[in-house]
Amino acid sequence: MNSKQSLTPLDNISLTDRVENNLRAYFLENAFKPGDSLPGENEIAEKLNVSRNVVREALSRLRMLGIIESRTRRGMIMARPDILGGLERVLNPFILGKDTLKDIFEMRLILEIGMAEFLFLRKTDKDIEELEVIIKNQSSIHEPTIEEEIEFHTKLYDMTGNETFTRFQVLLIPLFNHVFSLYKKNNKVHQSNHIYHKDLVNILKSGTVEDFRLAMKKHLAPYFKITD
Amino acid sequence: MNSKQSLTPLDNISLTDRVENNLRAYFLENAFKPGDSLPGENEIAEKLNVSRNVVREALSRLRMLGIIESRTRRGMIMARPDILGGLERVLNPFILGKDTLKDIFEMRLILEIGMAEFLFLRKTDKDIEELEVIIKNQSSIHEPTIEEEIEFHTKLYDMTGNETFTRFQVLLIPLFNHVFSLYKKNNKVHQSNHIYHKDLVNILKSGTVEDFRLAMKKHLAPYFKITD
DNA sequence: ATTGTAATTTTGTACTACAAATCAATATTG
DNA sequence: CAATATTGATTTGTAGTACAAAATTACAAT
Repeated sequence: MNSKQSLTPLDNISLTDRVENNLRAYFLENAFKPGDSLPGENEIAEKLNVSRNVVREALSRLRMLGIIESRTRRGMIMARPDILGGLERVLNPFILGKDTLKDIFEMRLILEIGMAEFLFLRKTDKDIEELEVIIKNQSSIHEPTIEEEIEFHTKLYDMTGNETFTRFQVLLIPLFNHVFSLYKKNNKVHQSNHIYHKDLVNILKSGTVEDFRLAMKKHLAPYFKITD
Repeated sequence: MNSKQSLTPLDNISLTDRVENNLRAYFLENAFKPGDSLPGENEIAEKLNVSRNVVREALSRLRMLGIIESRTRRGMIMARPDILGGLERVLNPFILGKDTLKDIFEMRLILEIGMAEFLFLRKTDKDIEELEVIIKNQSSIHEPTIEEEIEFHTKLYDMTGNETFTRFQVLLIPLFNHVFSLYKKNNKVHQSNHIYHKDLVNILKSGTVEDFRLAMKKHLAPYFKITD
């Protein structure tokens, strides 16, 4: 037997925590769908034998996540949550761990490589034209600014037609840049034989999915280099 | 001018919402880090000129996300949130929209293709051995069960050494299976020229990143077919 | 110097009260 | 009769009080 195990901190779980878990399980088990009406605060408090206060603190959490909505006198109804709402609220680089930030940094690279499939599946001539407008507006003299990088890459995500995917990436951008700027402070970023945005567009026009992934990998080489 | 715009619902934003936003902005602006101690509930209520009740409902949300922790008499301190905690709580297939579920389904495919880079970068002989044990335990007679699929693919995610990435995928699995099982009800899933887990392992042993991505794409072909 | 004890502070929970919103039912008016 | 106005009741949102539990601090005792 492991004596360290037996000294694990006792779960200091509050009534509010338990009510929250209880309610989420209740919603799932009963297969409640958006629009379904829910019992009132008083009824819940009575049924669970806790104060209305505790119930409201739990409901407040679910309201924040968009799982429920409530209006005066109308009672509460199930709602359709934004799947990324909870994520958005914790994206504060000062409180996330270094490991998590590194993980997020890598995830963005994985997404950029993996998206090629859907990019080629769904790209349209109009998309290509828009990409060309974007790179035309970006001076070829200097390195693209962060804003120009974001504009180009976000357009690529857009082209996959996957809104959640696009929004996910947009949320990760600030953390990604945070990690990269920390790195740049201490390291010289060197890129030879670089692939530029215009090269990526050319491959989108006349290359293959595999060509694109290889090119994207080269384009992202400075970032991949960090992950060692 | 667009008259529909002017009929947008008035923001029915509660005091609790405003206090929550206020606090998160406060934390970010002051670059609070995990462990930093925070003002007490009474002080916040007084400063913001709202009842302690409202403050507690807002704090309850932040506690759920793991942004803060509080213990009796000890006051509140900043904490290190689980970046996926908020996501986890809304992963209820009954309340997420069809579009979102489809997006999630596609995102998993993107991750599987995109992960190859880090898989090859970090795989070890021990990992390969473990993969071979997994496929050896899986009968080659029948199609892999969902559990067997999960076991194999989760091991692949593990091998990238990216814990957030692995956890993210584990969270998506139930939704992914939900979407796929809905599809299977109405459609015959046919797979010829299929790539099996053992083929993927062989490529991991002696192939290239590009070989692996192409193989994985074939392995996932039945799923890609859905996304049309 | 360590242990025990009491005072105090802060969060957790409960309860009451009331304003605002709105639903339901009834009354009023054209 | 139909449409509108009024009234009453109900439910959420906010405020405030009260007290238990926990833990910090200070002090007392051995």
